[in-house]
Parts: sequence; C-alpha cells; structure tokens
Amino acid sequence: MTYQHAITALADPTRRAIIDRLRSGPLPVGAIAYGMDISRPAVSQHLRVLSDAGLLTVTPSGNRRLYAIAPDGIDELRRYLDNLWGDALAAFARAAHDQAKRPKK
Amino acid sequence: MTYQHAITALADPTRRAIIDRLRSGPLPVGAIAYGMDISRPAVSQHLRVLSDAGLLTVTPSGNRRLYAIAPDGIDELRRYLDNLWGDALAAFARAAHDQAKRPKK
DNA sequence: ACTTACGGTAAGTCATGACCTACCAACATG
DNA sequence: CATGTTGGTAGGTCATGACTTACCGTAAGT
Repeated sequence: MTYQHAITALADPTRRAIIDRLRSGPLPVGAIAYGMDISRPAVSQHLRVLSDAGLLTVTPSGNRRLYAIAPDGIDELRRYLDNLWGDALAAFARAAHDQAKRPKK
Repeated sequence: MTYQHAITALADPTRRAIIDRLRSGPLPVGAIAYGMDISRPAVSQHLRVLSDAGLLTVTPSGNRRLYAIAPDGIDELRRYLDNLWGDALAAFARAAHDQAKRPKK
C-alpha cells in the first residue's frame, strides 16, 4: 500500500538526484547536499519525503545522520509495476486475438 | 530516457485510476470517464499526459478513440527500478560488510 | 443537410509542493 | 564551558499542474 508514496517521492527530479548519490552507499546530509544547486534545508526536506516513503533509512551516528537506500521500499514499487506490466501484456494479447477474430470492419 | 515522464505521469492518483481501468483492455474516452468524479475534459488531459509519456497508445476508430496500455512504456520504468534496486542491494551488502570489518565504533 | 454523440482544446482558478532565509537543538572539540 | 559543526524545523513566496466551464471539430445516424 506504500507504493503510492514511493512513486510520488520518485517523481521529483531532485529526489531522484539524491537517490542517485546514494547508489554507491550511505552518505550524511552534508555530503548529499554538497554540489547540488539547492540549499541544504531543501535537501533535508527531500530526505524527509524519501524516508517517509520507505525509500531511505536513517541511522544517526553521533553528530550526523547517515541516509541509505532501502531496497525494500524500491521493491514495493517494483512489484506494482511488474503487476501492471503483466496485466498490460495480457490485455495486449487479448486485444490482438480479438482483432484477429474479425479481420475486416 | 523516457522513464522520467513515465514516473511523473504515474505519480498522479487519478492517472493511476485511469490506468487501472485499462488493465482489462482498451476503452474509449467516455467509458473511462464514466463513473469518475472528475469531468471528461480532465480525463482527456490526463490521457494526453499518459500517452505523451509512452504509457498509452491511441487508435482512432471512427468517431471514437480507443486508449490502451502500452507495455513498452511500463517496461522502461520497470528497467529503471530494477537497476536502482540492484544498486541498492549491492550498496546494502557492501555497507553490511564494512560494518562487520570494524565491529566497534 | 440537420442533429446528436464523441472528444480534444482554450482560458482561468485554486491548491500543492519545492524552494528560500532564518532559527534552533544536539553533539563534538578546543 | 565555549565554539564550531551538523542537520532538522518554521514561515513565507512562487511556480506548477489538476481542475473547471465554454467552445469547436468530426464522424454517424435520421
């Protein structure tokens, strides 16, 4: 049921950029924000949205907070799409079949 | 490169509802809009966004226009997520490994 | 040809959310 | 304890996009 939040979160290009930075491993907020053309608070807000959506995990470590991609969250969305894809293929095949049944008209 | 449009299109709940109506097969605009709590023009606009994103195909048939889910469009997004998921798992495993290397601190 | 069904486009309104600049709390370090 | 570093929160602005009604084109039926 969480896939809705996940897809909403991933719809934003800035948030996808954040996710991309975390592809190689966990990072603290400062490192994520460094080199991006938005302010650090903006990054914080995006991180909030992403972790609320179950796409990131946070592990406070002393002064800082390490953000990492949560494979489980991605997987939820992946399953939704797999399901949709399956239905689309089935509908496609059925439509093609019906089409073949009556060639003219 | 089109997956960005696809994910933006699918981020909207109304558009997901439209997609859901097409899961069982192609439908004309009127049938899609029937029973939904938004106006038909609104549906038309959503259909535009969805087909621009490569998620739907349109086949004019006489007076009407049949919309159907395009499996290819879905697949693009699916691949993006599969890729992301793979990276997330790898990063996760690496982090776990590094963690094990130095148990304390 | 006239009328009805179907559906896309135009123009305008309104809510949402992405961003900014403060500001504040918590830990670390001298 | 004082000071710097790290990062979340508050409040406000502004752009985007999801809706509406009104309108127009086109295909079908009478």
